[in-house]
Amino acid sequence: MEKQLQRRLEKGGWAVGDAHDFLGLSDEEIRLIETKLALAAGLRQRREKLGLTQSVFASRLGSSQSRVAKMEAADRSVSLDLLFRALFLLGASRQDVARIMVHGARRRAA
Amino acid sequence: MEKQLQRRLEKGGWAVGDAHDFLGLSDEEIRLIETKLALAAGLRQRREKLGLTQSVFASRLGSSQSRVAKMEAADRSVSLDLLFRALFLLGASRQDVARIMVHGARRRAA
DNA sequence: TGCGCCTATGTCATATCTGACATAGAATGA
DNA sequence: TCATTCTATGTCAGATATGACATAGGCGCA
Repeated sequence: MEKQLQRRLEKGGWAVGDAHDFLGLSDEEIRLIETKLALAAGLRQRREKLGLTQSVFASRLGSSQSRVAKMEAADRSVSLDLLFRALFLLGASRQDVARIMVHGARRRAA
Repeated sequence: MEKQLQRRLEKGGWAVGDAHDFLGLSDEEIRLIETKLALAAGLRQRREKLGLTQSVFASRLGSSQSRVAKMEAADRSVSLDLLFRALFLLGASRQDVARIMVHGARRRAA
């Protein structure tokens, strides 16, 4: 898990140069990052299941394709607020989002 | 539920003048606001259970008493990121936060 | 009454996020 | 090969959130 997490973190632009820095993150920081990664994966899964392109979804969200890409990459420039709004816009309930933030994209919609 | 929600929204400074405006909110907006209200209530409950004052907790969070007050009031100026970080700092797990965001402060910690 | 202690609310400079744009990469089909 | 479609990444001006501060309100206690 940690290896994969670290790779995804680096890809997302997080300041996680090596294992030392990685381990330097506090528990809260790690929990927050894991939460965002789970939501990002859930967002992508939901969008794809609905057959929407990033561009189409972006216009519905009142945003841009590039930002949707960053959302799904859990880029450090995207907030939880934006991820939540995006998921809600795709029809997710609070329960759905709660499940996603715990289990990521593994679990299917209820 | 809606009456109480509206009162709390107005208190929090949300632009919810009357029932018409209230009903004018989109589903996504309502879900986001409800989520924040639930997290705010859960945060207060957790902090009080730990016997911390807003000031003490604020310093641990690297923030200020006034911002903690706004968090617990679900003020429109507080982000989900801040609420999540605060809950994580109080020892909540992702599962805990997921429960809180769905059930508010009703349910006790696991 | 006055005095601590805790919480609420308003303001503001600064930090961070956001949408938009440009551009590049990847994949598909002709 | 070229064109088309979709996605990824970098940048930036403008929007929003943030910590800090001041100050007010509430509540218990002497």
